[in-house]
Amino acid sequence: MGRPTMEDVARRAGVSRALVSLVMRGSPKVSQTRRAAVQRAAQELGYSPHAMARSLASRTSTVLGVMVSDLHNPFFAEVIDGLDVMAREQGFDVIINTGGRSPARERRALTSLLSFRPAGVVLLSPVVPSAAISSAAAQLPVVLVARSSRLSGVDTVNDDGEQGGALAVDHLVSLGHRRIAHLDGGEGSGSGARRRGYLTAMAGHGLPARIVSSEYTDAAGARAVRELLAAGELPTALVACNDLNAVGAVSALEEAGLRVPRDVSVVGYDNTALAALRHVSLTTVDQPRNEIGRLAAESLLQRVRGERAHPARHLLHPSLVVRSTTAPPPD
Amino acid sequence: MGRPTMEDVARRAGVSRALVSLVMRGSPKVSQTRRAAVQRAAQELGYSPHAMARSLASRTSTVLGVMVSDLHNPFFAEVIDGLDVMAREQGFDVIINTGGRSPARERRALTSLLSFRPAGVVLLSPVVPSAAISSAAAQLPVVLVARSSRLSGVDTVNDDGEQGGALAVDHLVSLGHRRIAHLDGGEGSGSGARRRGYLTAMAGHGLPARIVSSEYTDAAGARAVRELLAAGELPTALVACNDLNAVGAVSALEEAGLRVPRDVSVVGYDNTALAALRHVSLTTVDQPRNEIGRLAAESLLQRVRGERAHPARHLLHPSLVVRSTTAPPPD
DNA sequence: TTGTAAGCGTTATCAC
DNA sequence: GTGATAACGCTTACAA
Repeated sequence: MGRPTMEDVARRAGVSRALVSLVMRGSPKVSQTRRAAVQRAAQELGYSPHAMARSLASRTSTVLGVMVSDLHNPFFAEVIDGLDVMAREQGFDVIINTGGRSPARERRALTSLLSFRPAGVVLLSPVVPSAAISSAAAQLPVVLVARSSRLSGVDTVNDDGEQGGALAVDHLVSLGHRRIAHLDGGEGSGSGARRRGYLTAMAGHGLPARIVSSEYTDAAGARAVRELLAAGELPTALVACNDLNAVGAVSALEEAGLRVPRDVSVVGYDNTALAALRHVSLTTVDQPRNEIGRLAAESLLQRVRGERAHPARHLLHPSLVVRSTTAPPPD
Repeated sequence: MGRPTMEDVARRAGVSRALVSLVMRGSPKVSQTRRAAVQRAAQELGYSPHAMARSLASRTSTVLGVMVSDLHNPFFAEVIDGLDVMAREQGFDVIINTGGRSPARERRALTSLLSFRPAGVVLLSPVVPSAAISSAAAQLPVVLVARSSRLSGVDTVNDDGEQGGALAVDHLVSLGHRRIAHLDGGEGSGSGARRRGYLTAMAGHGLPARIVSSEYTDAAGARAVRELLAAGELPTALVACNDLNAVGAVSALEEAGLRVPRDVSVVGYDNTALAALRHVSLTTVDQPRNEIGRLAAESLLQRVRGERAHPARHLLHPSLVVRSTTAPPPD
């Protein structure tokens, strides 16, 4: 006993399958009586349309596929929020997949997503090789978030990391800091832009740059600070590659008996929920995550509807959120 | 220019559609030569099977649907990790959906998931009314995670909150604490069990219970501590309803000039990544999240395969993770 | 306004 | 092994 089908509804309402189809899609050219009869029959049977059969028959899809490289990163949750709302507003369903940060699993996830023949897909910070992306783009509209690309078939939505890095530096300089180091994100996605922003801004202020190699984790942030301490080169301010790194840096500083922000100021990046905790209260650079999601959905839908053929390259403006980890330098 | 179909592959490989179908499904009764030819043709065309057509024709589904009430909660990310791995091992694809913590959106998300006619669904901490769940359960196997239910058609997987609450109390008592308060999670899912565990354990030790009503947020934890302070009733230890609440409590204590754990000990619940941060280093109760996910997938697959008809009720054992926020009471 | 019939891309059942 | 042919549940001309 499978779920009820359109045929069942038609029989019960005493009409043809085609008419039920019209009613289900809210067509205006159905008489009130028939419409009511069909709706009642559907109700009684607990019928709801079979999305796959529908898409197969209509050769169209109202599904947007989303592949997230890492479900653990709350950054993506907010991007998806924006994306989901926008997609639903436009009548599209969203299905999500995850690649678990591994290229191999991500590849499988992408294949799996494509097997549903969605109208388009958005890839959140994918780590698959570029070739996999371009082969997907040959089949359907693709939007890349938090990863740049020069592929002509692909739209991209990114935060302007250069501007964000500069924002952090400018803030510290305006507080009076002159010795400002950058805890670098290394291979991490987007870290290059943040570093460039830091370098450019430092140069612009005529200040000497100091880059400490690090990573996107709190342990790495703490390690970087200890290195600085050991070398006796502690600056008065730190621009961390992200919030996690910044929090690690703060705790290493405090363990060394220094006070933040009295002795050293620290700026994070991302404005995650972590930064907002009263216990942390981190000054940080905020990315418009919701907006990123909305823009990704919008871009994708434009492509899906064939409203645009040339690639769109969105670069969003970050903003600074000042909390309690920055202050003028000592003396 | 539609995506390539099985027909295209067949033509290019010079074989029939049926043969391509066999190859795609890895049937053993295909000659090596033909198999290779088909695979090459598929490769060249960038062909991958159409999941919906397949499922429609075979009257079966290899898709597991997952509805997450809140994508922002990292707890679910780990549950999904376990679930995803297990499902893929068994040859099932996983598609995820989110309800954004709102019953209305969640309802739509559930309907949307069901429209794909998945083999089964797992609902992660759903907030939809019980009726919606039972009507879904009438159509396909349903597993509930982090929400209990007496519905006969659904399996449940939960952490034993009573045991967890007791674990926290026992730990504090063994350190010598006698005045231990509970910061209650109120309406939050699972908070009832945690509270009962606290109450039972306190009674077991012959200690007076003290419950402070609170919520699953850091602001609520801080507020609860301030109330305790204002009433002049600060105990020597706090059992918080979750990690976020605990962190809020810690910061309020520190703002009041008290030291954790020297003056007051605090225990969280969930062992989120937040608790593990060196800057936080919270003693907390850990739930086996991965295991929860695996079990959910396993339960669902048993139902899908018709291996079991009666409902399964899994209750997993939490464990205590001791970090730096607990110590013997002063004096 | 309603019904008929021909697909959509795949699997499944048989003969060959 | 291989190849027709009939489903699967639905949409969509086209007819009525």
